[in-house]
Amino acid sequence: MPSVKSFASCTPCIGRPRAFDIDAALEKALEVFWRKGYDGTSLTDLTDAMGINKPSLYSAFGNKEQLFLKAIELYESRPCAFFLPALEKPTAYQVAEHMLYGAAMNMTDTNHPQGCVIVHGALSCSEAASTVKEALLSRRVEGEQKLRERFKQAKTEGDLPAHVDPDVLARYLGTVLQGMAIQANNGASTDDLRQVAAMTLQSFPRNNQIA
Amino acid sequence: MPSVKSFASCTPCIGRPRAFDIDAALEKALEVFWRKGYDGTSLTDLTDAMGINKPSLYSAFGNKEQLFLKAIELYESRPCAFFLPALEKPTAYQVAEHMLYGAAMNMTDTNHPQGCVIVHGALSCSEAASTVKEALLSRRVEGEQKLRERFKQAKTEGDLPAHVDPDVLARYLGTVLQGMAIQANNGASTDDLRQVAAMTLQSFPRNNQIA
DNA sequence: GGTATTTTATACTGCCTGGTAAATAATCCT
DNA sequence: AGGATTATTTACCAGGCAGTATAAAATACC
Repeated sequence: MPSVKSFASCTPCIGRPRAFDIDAALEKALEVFWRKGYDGTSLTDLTDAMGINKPSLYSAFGNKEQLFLKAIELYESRPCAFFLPALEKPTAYQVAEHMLYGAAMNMTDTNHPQGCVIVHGALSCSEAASTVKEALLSRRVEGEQKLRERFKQAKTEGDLPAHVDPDVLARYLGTVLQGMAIQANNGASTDDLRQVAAMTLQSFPRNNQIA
Repeated sequence: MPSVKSFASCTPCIGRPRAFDIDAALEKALEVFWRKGYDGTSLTDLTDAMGINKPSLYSAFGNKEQLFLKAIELYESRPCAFFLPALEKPTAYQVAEHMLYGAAMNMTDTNHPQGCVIVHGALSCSEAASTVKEALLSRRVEGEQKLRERFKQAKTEGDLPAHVDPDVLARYLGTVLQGMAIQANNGASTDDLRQVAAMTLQSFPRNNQIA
């Protein structure tokens, strides 16, 4: 098994050296897909943004579909991602808090397109996009599954009241987070979303505390 | 000004009669756009579903863009629409209640695609779709504006506690509703969404009552 | 320097896209 | 019956789509 140096593929030592930074190019591709969605993005959009031509794109990333999937992997592994780190917080309330405020911050960050590419990268789409649609859908569902498990754990730790259903709580939080992606796409500001986060947290159950 | 008999255009009395039902065809077009989004829908998708050929489509509806906009008008005017009727309810709480449960029912109705075409008909899309993207975006924003006004009215009627900000409440409810559209697209059931609705209502402010 | 290897640039493929021109068919009016 | 008007059908258009064949250029190895 060869050592993988770059995110997308290994850099060979012989032959003409690649003239572009493969990770920077993938970052550019992510931004285009994020803004235009899978169906709305053409190969010309991609090659223009990435600063390379089509044969380079195909040799480095396979094809449009594989490029999209690699861009999504990059999206999830970015340092600014908020989802997985929030799960590590000590209490259920703090998990929700960090996730909601992280989303408010991240989804309205003007350094990249607004919203969440996993939510609106391929929601309603052509048959040609069905593979990437399924990929995004399963990531959304898996995200909620992770929330569910985290809240189940919180209950066993006595961190959530007995009457609370972790399934419902996870689905509710997932719904608000996905709604925030649409809000950001609508042009909502960071503060707008922080208000939504605060309102959501108001009703979030905490043990030994007045909700 | 001629009397308009049909939703999309008037039926002339002279010349060869139209061989298809223009409203039924528009309904079919709506369903395709709803399922595939604007970018993901081709004219062939449309003519196949509508059972007509391209020149008939163009003479009856203008072009793809105008057909989409007419389909959205139809969507909003349908008898099963829940948004505007909910605004008529006597109290702010009941407005939210009817809207949330109406959304849970409507967005998971298996007689048509899941979710809401206004949310995911053209979220991330190509430049060619920018007009319809803006049209959908402004409908979402207007919907929230209507909520805001309704909740302002509720406050003057003493129907909401003094500390409640109608802007925040409207944005919060809008966020949950838009999130429910994604949930429905994810494959959530009616009951799943009803649980989200119930959880949202738990925190919804009511006067003279323990929240 | 020559050769193997890989990337680059250019040009091209077949296909599908949104949209239309032209001819034919079906109706109403006289 | 004949003319006017409108819808339908078929065939077509230019352009964009995703993807690729080919050949030149840039490196490493020997």
